[in-house]
Amino acid sequence: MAKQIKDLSTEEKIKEAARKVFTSKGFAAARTRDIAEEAGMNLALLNYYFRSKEKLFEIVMTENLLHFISGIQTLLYDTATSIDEKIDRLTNYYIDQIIEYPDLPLFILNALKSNAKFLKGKLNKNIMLKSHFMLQLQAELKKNKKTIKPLHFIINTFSMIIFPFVARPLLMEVALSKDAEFIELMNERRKLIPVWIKTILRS
Amino acid sequence: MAKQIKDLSTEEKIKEAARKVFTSKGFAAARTRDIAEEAGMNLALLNYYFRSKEKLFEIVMTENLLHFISGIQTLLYDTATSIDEKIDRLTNYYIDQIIEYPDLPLFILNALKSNAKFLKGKLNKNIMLKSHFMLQLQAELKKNKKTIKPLHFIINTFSMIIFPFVARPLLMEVALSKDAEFIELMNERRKLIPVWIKTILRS
DNA sequence: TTCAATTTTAATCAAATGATTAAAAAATAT
DNA sequence: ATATTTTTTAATCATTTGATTAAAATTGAA
Repeated sequence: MAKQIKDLSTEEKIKEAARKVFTSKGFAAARTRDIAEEAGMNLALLNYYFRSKEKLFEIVMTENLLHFISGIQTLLYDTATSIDEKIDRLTNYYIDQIIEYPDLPLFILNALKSNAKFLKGKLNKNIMLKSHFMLQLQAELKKNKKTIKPLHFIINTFSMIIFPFVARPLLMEVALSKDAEFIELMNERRKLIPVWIKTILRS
Repeated sequence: MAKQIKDLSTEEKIKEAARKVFTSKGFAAARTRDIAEEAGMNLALLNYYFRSKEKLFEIVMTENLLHFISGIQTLLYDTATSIDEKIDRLTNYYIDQIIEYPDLPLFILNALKSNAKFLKGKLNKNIMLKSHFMLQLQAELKKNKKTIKPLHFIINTFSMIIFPFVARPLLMEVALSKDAEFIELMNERRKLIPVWIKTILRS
């Protein structure tokens, strides 16, 4: 049926436009008219397909978050890769992802801060704690006679990967002058972060 | 003159209310009525003392940012402290600061992302690069025959300190269950982060 | 084709919101 | 004390913005 195809297409156009506008401006600053214009659609269609700005946001937000999380899941639950390989892959995968979707990290952090309600149950509390990576971390720490909680190293990895991107405007203001410098720095970190993480894990 | 005293007091009340509301909700979601109510003042006073919501935001934002930066400046430019001592102090100072003003980091990151215009000239490009800490870092790296840019280690330090706080809602969702656990984790990091930084600097 | 259902549009609504105004109140100076 | 200036208030404005509606256009079925 052409109907279904068109449905999906129109809905999807609005959703994509919403994703773009919400992600770059945040919920409050995004106007439904911005989204309609971005999608090249009549404003009323937004309320026809999605009930309200809130509903649309929840859908986009949930999809963004699940996309972000599923990347982690795939990498951290792979029983075929070593701990070192996981660290390498995680670093490169997330640097790639953030370069492709630079507004996503700050958007997710903001949305989670102000909108934790509708996400209840969407995220699995054990996604980190029950992962294969966590088991490998625990084994590694035990081998090195360290009593530090493995979660710290997961936090460190994500911190070193993500933070420089969300702090990019500050970095540009206080330490860098050209965009190319920033990108160069982040590409250096692809190799450096894994080395650092492995070092603090074992030294 | 009583006039000056009262001026400052009223202005300051509005500014404090604005700081609170802007910092917790962000610029777009903050309504001038929220700020007036928070300050216990008539809405019109906001436009009487400050010309507009934007102007008020710029003032609050600038003050927040300078407060944040001046903390760094004091610590990083102290020629009397060793590099290790600087790392210790920086870590503890910023963990203290963020526990006291938990909304500030995300607020600053957001504001810098969307509003870089009015800040031009307010931040010194060389605040990081010309600091005593940077000299000490360079010396330390040279001593250890490392060719990594010292800026990486500054980024790592701030990443490991600040990121877990801005990612707190995500952490609570995927790995922790009680606020106390989070605080415990962050307090463990007071000692851990300096050890990690010193390790990757020298190993 | 013809009819019914679905989708799209233009116009409009109602509430929210930043801002202004004119008058009242308070403070200060003479 | 009186007059002048400054500060505060209540009421109101104008615009923005999320949402609705009724009609038009399009699509699919009979």
